[in-house]
Formats: sequence, structure tokens, C-alpha cells
Amino acid sequence: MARPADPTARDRILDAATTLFYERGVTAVGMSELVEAAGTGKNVLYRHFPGKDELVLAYLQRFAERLEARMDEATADLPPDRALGALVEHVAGLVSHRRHRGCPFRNYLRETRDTTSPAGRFALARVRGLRRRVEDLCVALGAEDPSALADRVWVVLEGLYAAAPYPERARLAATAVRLVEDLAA
Amino acid sequence: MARPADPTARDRILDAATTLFYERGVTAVGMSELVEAAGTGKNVLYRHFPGKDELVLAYLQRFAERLEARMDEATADLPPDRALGALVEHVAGLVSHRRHRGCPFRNYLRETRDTTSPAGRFALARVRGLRRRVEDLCVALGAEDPSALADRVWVVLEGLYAAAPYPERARLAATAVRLVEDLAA
DNA sequence: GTCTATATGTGGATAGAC
DNA sequence: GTCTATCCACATATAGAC
Repeated sequence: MARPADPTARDRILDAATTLFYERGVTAVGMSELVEAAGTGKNVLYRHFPGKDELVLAYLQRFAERLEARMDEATADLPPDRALGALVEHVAGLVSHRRHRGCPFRNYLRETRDTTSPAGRFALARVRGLRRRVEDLCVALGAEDPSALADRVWVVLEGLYAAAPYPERARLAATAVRLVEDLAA
Repeated sequence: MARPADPTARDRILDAATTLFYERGVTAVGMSELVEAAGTGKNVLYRHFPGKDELVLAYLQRFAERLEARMDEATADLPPDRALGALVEHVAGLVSHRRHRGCPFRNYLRETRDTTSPAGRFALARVRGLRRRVEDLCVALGAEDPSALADRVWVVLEGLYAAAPYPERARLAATAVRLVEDLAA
């Protein structure tokens, strides 16, 4: 006798994938372990996702939606001279968080060096999207040389993300925030 | 009949390991591929190195010797007010190089998230060693708040290393150099 | 949908012929 | 030292019983 379809199965799989992939890395987590954590069957997983690549892509996509929604909140309705600082402050808040494990897109790219598959190209696009956002904010700020300022802010922002694994990350995050304030002044 | 021992076997293995591990990542390169590239036999490899972990450690150690020797050259015999800039310039030169693929220690740590094995602890120690060198140079510089300056420079330096995969890395490297100059002024 | 077994490929590591 | 065959563990992916 057939059971009714469980609409939460896909979400449970994605929840488990998000936790495990982000916590321990994409390659270190096997599909078997994922199935066990999701409390589902392998056939169900492979019905929702043709393969691991597609599951990784879905994991990155859902992460992006949530991260960008929160970033939009943090910078929305702010005057141009405050938005750039708010963006960096927002990232600093993420990095300082206890359960933070770095930027999921940068983590995936550095872990796999994949820039050709759909997942790799999606992760790259997220990074470039943030880069463009920084450039736009520097232009809106009315700096005399916006692209030079954007380069400087970008280096600091990358340093902020890179500091995520260090024990002093909260102090380094605060350092990055003040540094960008000085640059934009 | 026994052949004479080939003293170059170990070096050839390490050469191949350096090229492949650095170019494509440690986990993406298998021992079989390594043996083929080194032009040696599997048993010879496992005679020189008990396992892949030890080979990775040796790879990181040799890389560290060479990198630190070059960094010592770049900063030796410089007055305190020039050494910090010279260090950042040196790293910027590395990052701008055509065949640069990022810092091998950071690459290994981000790729594997290994901080407990001998290889992981060695890589961590290299990163912390550079961090301490930056702190020492900031103290020697006579800054009013050396540790605050060191934090700022460290964020920029991490951003410089993180910029290695980007196509604009040369421009970002130059940006980082000027940024540190301004910070130290 | 759950659970178990399994096909298939690849990784690290070992043993033997030459 | 070189080369081939191979063991063992694990990973992705599939099929079938319930």
C-alpha cells in the first residue's frame, strides 16, 4: 500500500545538507551520511535530486536567498553615505557569530576549485554579485575615484571573510569595520 | 639483480607532489596519479613516505622553507620603517605572478579543514608565524598602537591572499600595497 | 516513504614478478 | 627501482522488499 507523499522530504534533505555541507565541507559529507541525517531513503533523495552536484547547487541557492535577503534588510532605506558601512558591519556581524564557518560560496570554491559546473558558476556569481554591490555603493557614495575605493574596500572585505576561521575573528571583524569607515571618510 | 639506489627518487616524488598538490589541490590528486607523474613505483613512494599524510606534510614543509627563505631575502637588512612595506610588496609580487595559485598553507587548511593532523598543525603554524612577523614589524615601526596596526595590516594581507584566484588579482595586489603604506604612515 | 542490499567506480595501500 | 595485479574501504548511485 502506497504512503501519501511527504512534502517535507525535500526540505528535510536540504536542511540536513545545509547543516552538514556548511559545517564540514561539501566533499567530506557523503550521500549515505546525508540520508541518515535527513531521516529519509536514498531513493527519495535521488528522486528529488539527480545527483550530488544538483543537491550542492540547491544548497548554495537556498543559502544565497537567505543571505541576500538579510543583506538587503541591513542596507535598505539607508542614505548612500551609510549603506557601505552598514554592509560591512553586516558581514562583520555574520563573521563574528558563534556558528559562523565562513562564506559558503568562497568555501565551496576554495574546497573544490570548481568554476565550471553549475554549482561552481553559481558560487562565483554570488561573489561577483557582492563585488558589484560594493562598486555601486562606492559610486553612490560620490567618491572622487569610486573604483579605486571599491578595490580597497573589496580587499578588506575579502580579508574579513578570510578571518572567519581564526579565534580572533570578532576583533578582526571590528577592525575591518573601522578600516572601511576610515577609507570611506 | 638489485639496481643501485636512485637518490633522486624522493626528490622527483616531492617535485611531482608540489606541482600537482599546489595546482589542483591535495584531495583531488591521488597516489596513483602522483606515482605516474613522478615516474617511479608505488612501493618506492611508500618506502619514502608511510602514507599520503606524511607526503602532504613533506610537501608543505619544503614549500615553507622556500617561501620563507625568499621572504627573508625580501625583508633582510631593511630599516624598520621599510620592512613592513617590503613584506607586503613581496606577497603582492607572489600573488601577481602568473602561476600563483594562492598560499599553499591557507589552501590546504580551507580545502581539508584539517587542524589536528601534523600537516594541518604545520600549515596553521606557518600562518601564525606570518602573523607574528607582522606584529613584530609593527612594533619595530614604532607605531603608537602596534597591535591595532597589526590587526589592520593582517586583514589587508588576508584579503590579498584571498584575492589570488581573481582575474584582477594584480590590480588588487597593488591596491593592498598602497593601502598598507597609508596605514603605516 | 522506509530500509537493506548491491552495482560500480575510485581512493589509499600492499605484494610479487622482473 | 619499475611495473602489474590486487586487497580493502568508501563514495555515488540503483534496485527491490516491505
